[in-house]
Amino acid sequence: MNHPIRILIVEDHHVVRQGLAALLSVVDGMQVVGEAADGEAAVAQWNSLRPDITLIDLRLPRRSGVEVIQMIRRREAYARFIVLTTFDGDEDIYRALQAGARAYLLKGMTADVLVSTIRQVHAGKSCIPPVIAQKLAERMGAEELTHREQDVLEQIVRGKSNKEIGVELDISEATVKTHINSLLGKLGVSDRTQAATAAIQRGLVQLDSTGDLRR
Amino acid sequence: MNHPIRILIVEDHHVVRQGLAALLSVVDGMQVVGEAADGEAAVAQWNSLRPDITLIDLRLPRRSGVEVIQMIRRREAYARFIVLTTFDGDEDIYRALQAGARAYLLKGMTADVLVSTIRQVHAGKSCIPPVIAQKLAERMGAEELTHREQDVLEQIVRGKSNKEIGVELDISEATVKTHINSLLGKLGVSDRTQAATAAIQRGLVQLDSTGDLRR
DNA sequence: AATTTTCTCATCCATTCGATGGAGAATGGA
DNA sequence: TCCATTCTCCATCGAATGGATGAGAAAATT
Repeated sequence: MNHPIRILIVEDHHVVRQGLAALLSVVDGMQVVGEAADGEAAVAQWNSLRPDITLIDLRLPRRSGVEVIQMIRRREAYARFIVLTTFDGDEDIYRALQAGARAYLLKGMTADVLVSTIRQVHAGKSCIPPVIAQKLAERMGAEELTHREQDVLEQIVRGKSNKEIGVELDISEATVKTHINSLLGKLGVSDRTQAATAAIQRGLVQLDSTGDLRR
Repeated sequence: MNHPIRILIVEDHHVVRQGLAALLSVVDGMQVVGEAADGEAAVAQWNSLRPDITLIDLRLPRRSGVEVIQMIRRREAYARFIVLTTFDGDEDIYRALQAGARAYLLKGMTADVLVSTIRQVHAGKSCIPPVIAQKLAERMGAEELTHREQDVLEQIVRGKSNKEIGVELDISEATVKTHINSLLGKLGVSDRTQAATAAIQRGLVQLDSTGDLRR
């Protein structure tokens, strides 16, 4: 055997971090060389460690997983990332893959799936589970929301009326309606309530436990 | 030291299970005596192992964590459960506490919090983090939804109109409106869209990645 | 310079929604 | 047993609200 595969783990949940480390520690040819609990630390760690593979969660404090992947890969295109997430309806996974992540894994996976995925990615391959590939294909046909439509959508999720949205964004109620009309079309739904749930489901907006929105 | 605290881990994510086991394996006076990956297995395991403490996730296949706690505690009231969850906006945690769970932990906690919580619960105490205690207090004032209101709420989240809901539940549109009116009051919101997001946020309904609903 | 995309607005129509009052059945306590 | 509470159900009303359409500036892309 040659050099072991050097792995960096980026994950904010202690327990999950421990779990990954524990799983990988018993595998021949793999070595966990570092861990990071937030986005900032992840970039710093990567720069000093130069791991072969980075296992990275997308929901991170201080700097999202997507940002981390983008930042690093812009400079070092050979960097290999494997995305780890709990949710499979998350818009961010598409952004992550677009940013150059090579594989995507749900946290519910088995140890051997994890190991074989790491091996494959290290060998230069990509590894997208069929469920995700499916959704990715579906998403291709979908048009992207414009910035303004996104703004309006967030207000809808907040439960605001058109009038209130107008005040909030400082545009006329009529304009709000126009944006809604087009975003309904793009999302493939027929009213604001469906738009709200669809937005949450697809991860277009994320609700915080406090009731605030993110992104 | 006396006997070690015998612990059962109930969690469907392999990685998290490994993590918990790894964290606890290095702690003196604690011993992981078993693991289960779904609700059914959990009950079976508990019956044969009779652990002192059960660490349990609420989102489980085959049988929810709440159900497991209820089933076991109905017969053996001394059983001690510590709930483990990722989300803090989940309605189920209240049900779990009501079913007799003694403590609640986020998966992002540190190892020492986990250990000290286990010790406290084993000593007969309860251990509810302030964040949760706060929400629990808020929730106290809130009235529970009736069965029918819950039905209607789910349809709302699905994006159905009042007319459609009427057809679906086989009641008149007028009745649907009545239920909506009272559930809006109970949820403390003023329209259906707010009701939908509030429902998702508080875990009153759960959206599957497929777009289907659970519960 | 020309074309496409995005943001903005006005107007029209009516559907859809939420509010209110109230009746019969069921549940449960006194 | 009777009263009280709760739940489910329905009719009607009023109008606010939302969604569809057409169309003109501004910005960006070619």
